[in-house]
Amino acid sequence: MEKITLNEIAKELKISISTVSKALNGYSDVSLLTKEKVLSLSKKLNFIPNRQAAYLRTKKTKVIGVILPYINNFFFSDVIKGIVSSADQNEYLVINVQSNESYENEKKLIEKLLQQNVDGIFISLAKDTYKLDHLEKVKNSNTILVQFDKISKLVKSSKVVIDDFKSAYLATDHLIKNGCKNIVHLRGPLLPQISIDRFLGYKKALEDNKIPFDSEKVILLDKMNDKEGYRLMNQFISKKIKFDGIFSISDYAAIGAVESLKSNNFNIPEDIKVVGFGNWLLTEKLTPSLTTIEQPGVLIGEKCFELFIKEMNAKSKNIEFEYIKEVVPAKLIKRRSSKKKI
Amino acid sequence: MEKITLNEIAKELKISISTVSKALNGYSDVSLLTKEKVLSLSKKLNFIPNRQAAYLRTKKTKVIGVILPYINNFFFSDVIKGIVSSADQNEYLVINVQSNESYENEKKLIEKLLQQNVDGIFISLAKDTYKLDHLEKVKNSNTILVQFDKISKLVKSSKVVIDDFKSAYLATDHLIKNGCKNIVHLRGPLLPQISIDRFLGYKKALEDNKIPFDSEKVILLDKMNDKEGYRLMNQFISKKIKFDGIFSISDYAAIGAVESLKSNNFNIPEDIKVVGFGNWLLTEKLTPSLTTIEQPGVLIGEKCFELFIKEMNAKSKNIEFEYIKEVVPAKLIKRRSSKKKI
DNA sequence: ATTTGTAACGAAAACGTTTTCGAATTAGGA
DNA sequence: TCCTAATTCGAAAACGTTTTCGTTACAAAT
Repeated sequence: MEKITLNEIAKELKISISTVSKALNGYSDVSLLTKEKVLSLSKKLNFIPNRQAAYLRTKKTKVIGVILPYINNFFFSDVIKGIVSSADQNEYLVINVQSNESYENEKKLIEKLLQQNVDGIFISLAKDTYKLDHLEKVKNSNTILVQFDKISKLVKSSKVVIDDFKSAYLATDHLIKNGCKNIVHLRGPLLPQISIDRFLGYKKALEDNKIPFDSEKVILLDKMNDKEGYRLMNQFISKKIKFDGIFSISDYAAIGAVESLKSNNFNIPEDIKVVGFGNWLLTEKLTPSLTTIEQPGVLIGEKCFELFIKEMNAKSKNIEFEYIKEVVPAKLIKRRSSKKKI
Repeated sequence: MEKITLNEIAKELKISISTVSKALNGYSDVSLLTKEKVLSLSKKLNFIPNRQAAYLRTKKTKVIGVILPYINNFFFSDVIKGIVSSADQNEYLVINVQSNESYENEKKLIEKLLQQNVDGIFISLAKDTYKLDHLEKVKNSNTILVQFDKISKLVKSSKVVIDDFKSAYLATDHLIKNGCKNIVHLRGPLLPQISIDRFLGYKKALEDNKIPFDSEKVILLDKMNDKEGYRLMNQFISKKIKFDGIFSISDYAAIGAVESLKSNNFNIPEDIKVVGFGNWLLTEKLTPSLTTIEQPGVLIGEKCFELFIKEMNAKSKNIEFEYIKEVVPAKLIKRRSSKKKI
């Protein structure tokens, strides 16, 4: 059961390896006759070209690597789908790895991906990533870097994000327009630009509507899940601070907050209106259905690949490439959890 | 910005490439002194070993490929997480691809993965896969094959599944014990063993409880989503057939069915009790919370990798390997949607 | 003094491609 | 018939490793 190589085909047809290779790769300096012979024999022998060997000459693996905090998160798995679909159409394969929100892991994984000579690395940074030497290493190794979602402004590369500031603004403004005057913000970790921008959007909406900002109404989430939302909301309620709306940086945390509200006998949306972030699957099936911000993961993944291919083409043609920052539009999904009284 | 290779290190230290390679790979026939020199210099020069070149000699890529119908499905993204986590711990990387439930895609993707010389391929078959030549090809190419979830009995390989028959039996029996006498079954496509087994489990539970089987109460789903569940349930209700319970092969379809029931003024669980399958995220947050069968995706992924590594070790030691079929235990998650009257 | 053993290293082949460049053959044109 | 041009092919180098096997040098043992 030995593997078939160009050599076997060449021997059988009594021609050279070079000619076989050319025939298979559509070179013009091989006659139609021999081309057909090669093609039919390689099919018959079930020849499988060896990508690693090809790499050694071409320096292209046709593989990209994707690093994200959690691989089975609703949003990220959508992003992966987008990347994998686009990659597939362009004859690329993709290696997925997860950082578990750790800078150290990120560093190790980048090392591994570089050893694999991937043609590009797509990354959404871990929440605690503060050093960026590992990203510089990617660029130094001449590998194309694309940042998405949790990006760093300090590293030059193509980027794909949603308009976090505007999204948060829309969400908060929507709550105000629907009658809220005291809006709690469940915010994300301090480092990521993403949670900063959302916080600033929230703040600006308050300001534009002449509602005073109150730092006591900003709750810092470390983990973005239901338990954390539930716990911190319970804690907040016990402080007896008056409030009538919640804008959460995450759907999952919002759901936890809603559970807390319910168990404290608040009615939603009558007493408290809630807006989440992400438009996760089944949030529209909840009672009440959850108003939220759409985060189009699949689209984001596709855009990442698009920018990668653009840079790749520029690189192969040796022309200058201007980094692109793609901002996908923010969209508010209005549902029952924030409905105005009628 | 040339890439550092063994050659550069060797030249700088005035030793041979062989010695450098040995030093980096922990061979014993290199003195402690030179080993240290090599290690420190390779760190200083930021040497990145080239996996493709290494492959050419070792015939190991330390990469595995995973093929599944949809990459962003809740269950599958959990499986991926399990695989990627285990792989990471064992210094492997994983390439994820999706078949979109198509045999033709599966075939193409296997081809691509074989070209990449992955050390193993894990697959959950597409619902319309009827030919199995592509799986045989994997085995012929001496690549380790692991099947999970939607497997084929006809292809010999290690396998990881949950006990579908028992799960369905448990679900159906639970409905009966809670008072249901006329149970509708939303079943999956005809081909996959998985939907056959669940159907048989349903049937057996009826039989053991002396409830006559009625083929009119079996509804065939083509797509397993809410819209399909909603549509087919509406259709069924219009037939005016008496029923008091539903066992769905999928949570998502069950949710659609529940919506249909609600809009037809049925109360759940009072009039109709419902059990889903999968324990998807947020199914416990629905109203009513959904009784379902746990499908431990992460665990399944981990088991897949475990079996792969076992076979890999056996192979490298040239010892016979007995294929293993791992059946992870079925578990019923009781929630409100199937609650007995009290 | 001779043999034996051991530690440390290097030469070189091999893995399977791609691609350049020159050679050979053929056809065409004068 | 001869020259030129086009067509088709092959030799060979190169990519960056791993690993076998041989060589050298020196210590230890007899």
